[in-house]
Amino acid sequence: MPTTSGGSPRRVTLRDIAREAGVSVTSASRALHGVTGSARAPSAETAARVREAAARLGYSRDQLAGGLRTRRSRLLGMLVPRLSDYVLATIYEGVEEEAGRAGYRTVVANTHDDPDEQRARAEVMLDHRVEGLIIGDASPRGGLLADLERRGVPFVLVSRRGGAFPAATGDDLAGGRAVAGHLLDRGHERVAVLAGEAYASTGSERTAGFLERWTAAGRTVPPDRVVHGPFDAAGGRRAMERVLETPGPPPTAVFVVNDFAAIGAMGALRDAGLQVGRDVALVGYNDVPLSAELPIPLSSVTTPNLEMGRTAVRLLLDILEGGRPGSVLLPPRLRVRASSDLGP
Amino acid sequence: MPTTSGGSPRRVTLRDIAREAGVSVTSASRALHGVTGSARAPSAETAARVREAAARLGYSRDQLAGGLRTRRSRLLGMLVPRLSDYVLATIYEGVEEEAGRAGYRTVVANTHDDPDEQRARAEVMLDHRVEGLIIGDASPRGGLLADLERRGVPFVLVSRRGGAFPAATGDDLAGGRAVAGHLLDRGHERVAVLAGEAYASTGSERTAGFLERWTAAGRTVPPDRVVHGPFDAAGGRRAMERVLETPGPPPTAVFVVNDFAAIGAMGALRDAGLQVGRDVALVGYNDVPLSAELPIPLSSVTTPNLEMGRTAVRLLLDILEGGRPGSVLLPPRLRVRASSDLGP
DNA sequence: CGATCTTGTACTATCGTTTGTACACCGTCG
DNA sequence: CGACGGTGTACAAACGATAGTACAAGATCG
Repeated sequence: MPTTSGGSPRRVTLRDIAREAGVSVTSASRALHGVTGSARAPSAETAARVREAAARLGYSRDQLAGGLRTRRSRLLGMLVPRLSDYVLATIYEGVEEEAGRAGYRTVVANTHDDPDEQRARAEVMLDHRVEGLIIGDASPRGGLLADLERRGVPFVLVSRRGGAFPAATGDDLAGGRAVAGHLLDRGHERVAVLAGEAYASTGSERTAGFLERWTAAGRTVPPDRVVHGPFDAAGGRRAMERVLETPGPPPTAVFVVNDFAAIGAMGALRDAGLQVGRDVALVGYNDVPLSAELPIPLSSVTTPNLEMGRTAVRLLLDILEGGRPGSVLLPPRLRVRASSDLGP
Repeated sequence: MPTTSGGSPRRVTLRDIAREAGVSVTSASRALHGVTGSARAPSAETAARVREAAARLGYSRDQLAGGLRTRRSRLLGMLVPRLSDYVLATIYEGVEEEAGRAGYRTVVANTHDDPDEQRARAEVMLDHRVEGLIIGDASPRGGLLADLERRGVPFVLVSRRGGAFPAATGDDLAGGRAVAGHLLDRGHERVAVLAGEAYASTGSERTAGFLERWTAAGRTVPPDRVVHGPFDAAGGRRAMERVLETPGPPPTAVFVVNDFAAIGAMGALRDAGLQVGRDVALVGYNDVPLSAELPIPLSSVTTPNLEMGRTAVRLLLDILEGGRPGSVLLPPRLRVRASSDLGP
């Protein structure tokens, strides 16, 4: 549009364009949006005149003022542990995209997995009258979810699940099982699991799925070889170091529930004189784009992050329309690369 | 607060708490916020009664309605190429943090470096009456910035700079020079630069700084060894492959203007039988947490991302208060690690 | 040709909050 | 003891948009 008025600070309002077009504010409003069922629609001629005036003056609807009257903010809020986490950022991209398609805007906030921050951020979003929340940092701690439910706030979970709340997640149990199957295939017996933060269902379910399949095959994992820690490179390195300090020969295979942590683990293994892909098999999770491009490409489990975000929005919109959707589990897919394509 | 009313969909309004406290809506408003200069303030007793009622009913101010009257949305908008880029996500964390400290909320949108998306996203934000914009995807294409300036929209740039607009960026020229200095120190002569996207000032200034220092030392870089491409692992791999296809012996040192691209380049070098840190020196940029934890720790230039975001907000707030701040260049810092701690 | 219907327009109230101003009440002082 | 200043409160009008409804003009029918 080649429009735009002068550089005045005041925005063009519906009243301005009504005056310009020589009609009432009502008609202007109905000409531009309106047509709400029983409402009298303006004539085609009037509508055209209004639209022309709107274009000439560079009108744009004040979302806030309209929302006040209609009681619809068309805003969705999302809570994430931190946006600098690639996986959550990608999920948010899916959220933004799908919400936009449905005419909604989104806001997002970092909570750093801190229950107080979660609560505070959610409260701020509700003060802004978001119509629903997408929770990407669900955790058993804090009790926020139960509170939201009691207050009747529409929300869905994404990435992590918890309780019986509707959630859009990857099938982390299945992913864990697939990794176990792959390592059993290659004949490994001594394995370690870097299990992530205990409060996140992602890590714990990937671990549970792995252990389930592993023990079903008659093998065991010593408790000191299932280590928890942060989902980042430094956390993975430390967890790996702790495993290497345990008594007995080192594992021949390691499952890390997060790719960044897996990369940190690579460093620790190298420092211990073990070469990934030759002395030890390594499998990560999430298949971030980086993993395939590493000098030693990392085996990983692809999670459909964008689709997870889109699905979460669809679930939430369903709830907003009065539905009671169930959870959605999206299938993961193991990609075997050089880091684990070997036997013990 | 142990408050919260029932699970009714309607929120508690100022009118409710006024009725509850037995005062007018005016007094309720003034008791809770008010004290605006000449305004008559309610008595301490009334104020206490109102506050008590508000707490009991679980009142929270409707930001939108209030903003409508006061003409202040207390909202800042930020445009980024994509939030799944670690660097921009971290900058946004700084933005969110500093804005929150000043009582502002933020919204963010992905533009994928597409001029049409940039414009559309900015327009949506302005419809939501953001008070100012933080542009993290500035580029000479599209002319959005000039338009915004003409329309009197307050904005600042971050991460990338452009034109004479106020910006909070790292000193990319200095960073590039530092890398060149380091590689000159180690005695390298055959060097390549993976320069990132041509439209981003970050990459082009890092490259320019590097070449400036390099040529000042009497050395040259053949044009076909300065290669542009995306700032991610796959882009870095492809760019590196193109360099390796050029005639002549391979470079003994490579400067990549982005860490993720540098990791992709590592893969390409390995495939070509060159070991980083032994056969070839590699230096990245941004010093993402991963870089120090890689099996071969990557030399990189630390950029103060959080601080960049915070600074951008401070500049914008300054503008909103009528100031005309200049740009801020934050100092980078080279961290030499195993990937480049060697001579040719 | 008058009554009814259709169609298009404008008036008015409203969303929840803030703010200018009118007003009532108190004590104080001349 | 009446006028006056100060103080606290409530009324009413906004902010910009929308929805219900009243009303006027033209079209249609018996």
